[in-house]
Amino acid sequence: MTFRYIEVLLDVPLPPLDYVLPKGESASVGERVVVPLGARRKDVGIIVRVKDDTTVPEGKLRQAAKVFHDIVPLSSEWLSFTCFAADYYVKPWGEAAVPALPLFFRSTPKKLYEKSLERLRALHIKPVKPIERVCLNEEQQAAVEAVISSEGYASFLLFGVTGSGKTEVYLHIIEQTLKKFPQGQVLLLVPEINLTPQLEARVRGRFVDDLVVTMHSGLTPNERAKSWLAVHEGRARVIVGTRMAVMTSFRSLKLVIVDEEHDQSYKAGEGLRFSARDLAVKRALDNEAACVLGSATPSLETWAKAQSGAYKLLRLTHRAVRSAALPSMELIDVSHQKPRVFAPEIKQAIDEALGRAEQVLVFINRRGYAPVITCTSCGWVSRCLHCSGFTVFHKVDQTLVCHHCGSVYRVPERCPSCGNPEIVAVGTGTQRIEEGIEALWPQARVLRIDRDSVRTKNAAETAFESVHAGDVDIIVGTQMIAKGHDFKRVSLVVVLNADAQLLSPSVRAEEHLFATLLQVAGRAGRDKVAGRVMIQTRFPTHPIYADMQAQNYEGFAARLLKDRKEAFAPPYSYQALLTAQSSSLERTLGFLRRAKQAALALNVEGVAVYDPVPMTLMRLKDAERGQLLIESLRRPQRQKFLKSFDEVLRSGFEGYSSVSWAIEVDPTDV
DNA sequence: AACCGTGGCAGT
DNA sequence: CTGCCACGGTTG
Repeated sequence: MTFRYIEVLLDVPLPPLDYVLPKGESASVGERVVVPLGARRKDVGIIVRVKDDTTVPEGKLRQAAKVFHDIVPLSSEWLSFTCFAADYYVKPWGEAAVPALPLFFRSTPKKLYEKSLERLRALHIKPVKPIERVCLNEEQQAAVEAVISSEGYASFLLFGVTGSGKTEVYLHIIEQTLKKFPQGQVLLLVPEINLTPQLEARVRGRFVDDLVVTMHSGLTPNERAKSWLAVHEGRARVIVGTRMAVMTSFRSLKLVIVDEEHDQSYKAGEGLRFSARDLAVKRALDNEAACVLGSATPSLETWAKAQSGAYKLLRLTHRAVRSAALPSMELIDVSHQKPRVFAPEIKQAIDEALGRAEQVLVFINRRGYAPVITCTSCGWVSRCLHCSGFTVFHKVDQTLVCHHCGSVYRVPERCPSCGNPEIVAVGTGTQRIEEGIEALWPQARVLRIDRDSVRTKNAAETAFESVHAGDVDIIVGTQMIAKGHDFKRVSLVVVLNADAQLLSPSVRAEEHLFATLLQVAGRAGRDKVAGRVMIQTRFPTHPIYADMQAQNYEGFAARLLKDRKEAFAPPYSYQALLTAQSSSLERTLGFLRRAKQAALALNVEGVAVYDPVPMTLMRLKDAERGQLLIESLRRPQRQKFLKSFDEVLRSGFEGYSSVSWAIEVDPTDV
């Protein structure tokens, strides 16, 4: 039996729109369709309902152009999942669902469409060498056992110190799951593309007989369509991907793993501003699948859930390699010393490590030569013309670079303000450290790894390979060197300038610093050589360092959670942020004041609305930005409020049409 | 979001 | 009178 009308999701801020089905054409929910929109658009949409009546007046209705019957319809699980995500993050369903499809499946078909589709299905598997690197220790075994023996939905926190072999646990769980469910699929989420090549190779090597695909922004549109289709049709058993992978359509999802679940990159910054970690849990729930969140430094949200029992806690307390112990952590107090690159103790430790032909890793979370240059006479500082930040001095190419918008400026010969020829670089970045090291240890082979030195994925791989091969003695780098790398010969890790993050105004600064420091510390002593970590600081008595030295995440988390509870802050409250921008700060803040009025007028109980404030980085790419914080002790109340608030905002405020805005749910940077 | 029509006012 | 753009309304 065929129906006359269909409801179609489109990538526009509107609810599903009604169309007439052409005579004789059949259509099912979950199929894609080409429909006319407005005067000249022809868009691909998704059918979410077929029906025999419509409330849309005759004159308004238009006919669908073509229904695709080329692939299996999108499942009701996928449709209700995208609907949930849209509601949760306060976006129209269409804007959440349609962009989640690869471009190939949401653009109007070109000539030779059928042929292209055929080619997408012809996914050839590159032969790989099977990997056998491994027995599990007792803790690992217990963790695998707990996950595998669970039935239906269950969430786990795999809380394992750095180097404890979390990946090996994942691989065993995946293996068992694929065995248990011959048609089942596994989703493995990873933070960044950087990490994917190594992990990808490891996963492929372990599951040579099953199709393993990847999903991340580095793929070409064609590759993305291939991976997506293989997962959608159930041919791929394992999908390794970044946050976008959580939106994929699965045939039979049986296991979800989120590696480094605390990582910031799981949060999408534009479009549907979702947390892939949170949606991963939801997908596991919907599919009655197991969900494993792994981290050495879990997010406070996840830790609180593990404490309450909502997630089952699985611990890995020691390092997997038998000879490897956790590194010792030393604080080097430089509060009474004159500023210099390395404190004497650190210099000596580097000497010793080099003497033993071991590798040294120097971590400083700031690229460039110096974060700012200044005039010695009048105090002028280098600023970006388009943002409210300083420009960073890059000595390598003699430029001033804005790290927010990418603008590049020439270094002035004299002060633009007073004409004084004496301009100096203030502060320290990776390039300056590299220079300092080359002066102190001219015989050592130094490699700098940051976004400037390794721009492409390939360059990054080459750089890390040379570290593994032992072609490098000292590595200087940013966050890039902290994540996941298994550096077997690194014995000493030096952390410079950790204090900078401690002084940051962000509520999460401490949490992030702890995670970063433990992660970078975890690069030391992973194999046969003993590990030593030295942190240079001017605030050695800060409580974060006591927990850090003891490698006491649990104590640290307990302290922070207590503070959060007393302050009614997340995870004990639920927040949302209205962000706005325009060409004038006054107009932006005027809009937000108006929005606050409207918010209060909604009169939703138990929802607090703060005052509008300029954002920390007030101007970005010539846009003047501000924000309004919303907070509630109960999630349903926040959601109820946001739904009405969004409606009011969409109807617009008179005189503020040039202000653009967005709602961010569960913001992490307030 | 993208597109249309409207109305105001600077301009060869 | 034309041309540009800011603004508001609509999309089925």
